[in-house]
Formats: sequence, C-alpha cells, structure tokens
Amino acid sequence: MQLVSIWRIIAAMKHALNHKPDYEKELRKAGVRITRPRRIILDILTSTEDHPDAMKIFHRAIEIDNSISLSTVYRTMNLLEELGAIHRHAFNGGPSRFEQAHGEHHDHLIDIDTGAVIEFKSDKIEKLQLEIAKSLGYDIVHHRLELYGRKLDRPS
Amino acid sequence: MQLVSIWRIIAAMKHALNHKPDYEKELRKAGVRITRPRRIILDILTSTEDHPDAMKIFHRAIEIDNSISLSTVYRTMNLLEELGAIHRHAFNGGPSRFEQAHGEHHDHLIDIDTGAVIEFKSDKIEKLQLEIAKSLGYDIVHHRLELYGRKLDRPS
DNA sequence: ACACTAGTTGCAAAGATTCTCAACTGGAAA
DNA sequence: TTTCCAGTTGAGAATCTTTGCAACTAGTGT
Repeated sequence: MQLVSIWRIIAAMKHALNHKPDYEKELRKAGVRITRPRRIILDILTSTEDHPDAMKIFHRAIEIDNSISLSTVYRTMNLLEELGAIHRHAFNGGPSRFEQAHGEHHDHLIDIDTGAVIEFKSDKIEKLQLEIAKSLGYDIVHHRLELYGRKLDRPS
Repeated sequence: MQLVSIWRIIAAMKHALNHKPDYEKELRKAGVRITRPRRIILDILTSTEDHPDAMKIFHRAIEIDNSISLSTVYRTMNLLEELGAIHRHAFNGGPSRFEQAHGEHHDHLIDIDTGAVIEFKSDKIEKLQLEIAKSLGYDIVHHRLELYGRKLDRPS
C-alpha cells in the first residue's frame, strides 16, 4: 500500500462525512426521499465539473449501479430542477444539459457558436430583478437569466 | 352578392396591406425567406390568442395547406425563437407552447402557484446585460430572463 | 421572363423525454 | 425491529422533437 492512497482515503472520508449528508439533509427537509438511484445521481452531479446531459448522467450512473433506468434519471432531473438544486440548459435544439446549483447563484452566457457555457454573476441585476418583482407584487423564488452571444473578436 | 361580404373583403385587404407585410418585411430584413409554410404558420401565430403547442399549430396549418409537415412547424418555431419573434414556454414536462412576441422585447415573471405568465421589460437590466457580455468578450444575440415568483399578498 | 443557388421542405428514421403500471422501498409509526 | 403505505423505480410503450437527404423554391442577378 502506498502512502498516496492513504490521503485519497482520507479525502474520501472527508467528502463522505461533510459534503454528502449536507444536501441529502436539505433534500429530506424538503420532503424528498433519498433513494439509492437518487443518491448516485446526486453524487455524479456533485463531483462533476462539466454540464452533462441525461444520457451522460445515465451512463455514469450504470457504472455504479447497472439497474438504474434512464427514466429515473429524467425524473430525478425534473425533481431537482423544481427544487432549484440544479439548473437546466437547453442549447440549440440539443438535449438538455444539467449543472448542480452552487451555493452561490450565477447566471449564464452561452456561446451560440460553440455551445460553451460561461458563468457570471451580477448583484446589480439581481437587485433590479427583486425591485421589478416587488413592483409587480411578487416575491422571487428563483430565476433564470441566459445570455446567448457570440465572441466579439472571432475571425470572420 | 351581399353587402356584408364587401366589408369582409375590405377588412381582409386592410389586413393584407397593413399587418402581414409588416412582420414579413422584418423577417426578410433578418435574412429569412418567406416561404408558403412559414407564411401560414406566421398567420396562425398572429391571429391566435392562446399559446398553442407544435401539434396544435400543425393541425391548424394543414387545414390551410395539407402538404405542410410537422417537421417544418418545429423548424419554424426554432427559427422564430432564435430571432426573438416568438417565446417558448415549457410548462411542467408537457410539450413546448409558443406565443408571438410583441414588437417590443419583454421578459417573463412566472407565478409558480398558478402558472400565470406576466410580461415586463427593463431597460436597465438590458443595459447591464450588454455591459456584462462585453466585459466577457461577447456580443449578445438574444437572451432569456425568467423570474419565478409567488404573490406577496396571497392569503396563506 | 429565365436561370441559378443557397436555403427550405416533406418524409421517414432517429433521438430525446415523458408516461403507464406492477413491483419495490424509504422512513414513519408502533 | 417489524409493519405499513405513499412515493419511487425499471421496463417498455407512447409522445415529442430533431435530423439526413433528395426534391423543391424564394429571391437574386441577367
């Protein structure tokens, strides 16, 4: 056994002890049952850096538990989206892609040529949104702001 | 021939002379070819009050020209959405429903209890969006801002 | 009016997403 | 721990949406 693996194990334990229960507790509080498929899907979403679509999530999931079905992936994504735990990006007719909602909310700028998703955040805009909603007699539960753009300096 | 039909014809002419060419010219300016299927679909969208889905639009279209295909309806909806000429509402897993965009661009506040859609517009936000995109090196082609909220004064 | 070509169309097939339903299970209550 | 049942799941059918391709056509230029 090599030393490096010890640190790996410690990191995994930290992860298991701190991170996972965090959002599972959150979800239970919201009345969501933590089932085996859901736990696996949540882990995938938590540990990924990219914005996978349902099929990609499904493939990663069946490597952990090959009994999970694609329907369940879709159902779980819809559930988590409604709860605000993930965001859905529908790009250019292609399949929806998902991303875990970080503690901090952020908005998206989508490159319509490449599909790249850039995250950004603007307190000014958030504040304006609150003002507008209030003036319409509403309280904002969540929002979605997507800018679709094209690189300024790209070679024609 | 009855008198009433004369007024019908005049109304139709007014419509043909004023309304239709309006947005057709707009679209042509944007480099969109006005084909027979597109003209029919545009007419349907213009003259409807509800938010039909693709299948409903298709059925109305084939009553006018039964050679139109469902694919073309979908393609046209995607095209018009990209141009900002219509808005797509994906409600609760069901099929997408469409609505003609008024001349002015507007954003949406969606009541998460009733599903009601309220339109609004804020130059300040639009301006901020442009600034943000520019600072990220992008030019905005279009955007989508949706606030999901709940009435402030609703009885608990 | 005619020819030309890039953009569109219809169709059928593929791909993405939701639905139906009988079997299963998380977690509350005893 | 065991029971119990509302909520969840897997499988596949159904529905919704996009795509590939050969035929067609709007709009430009002659």
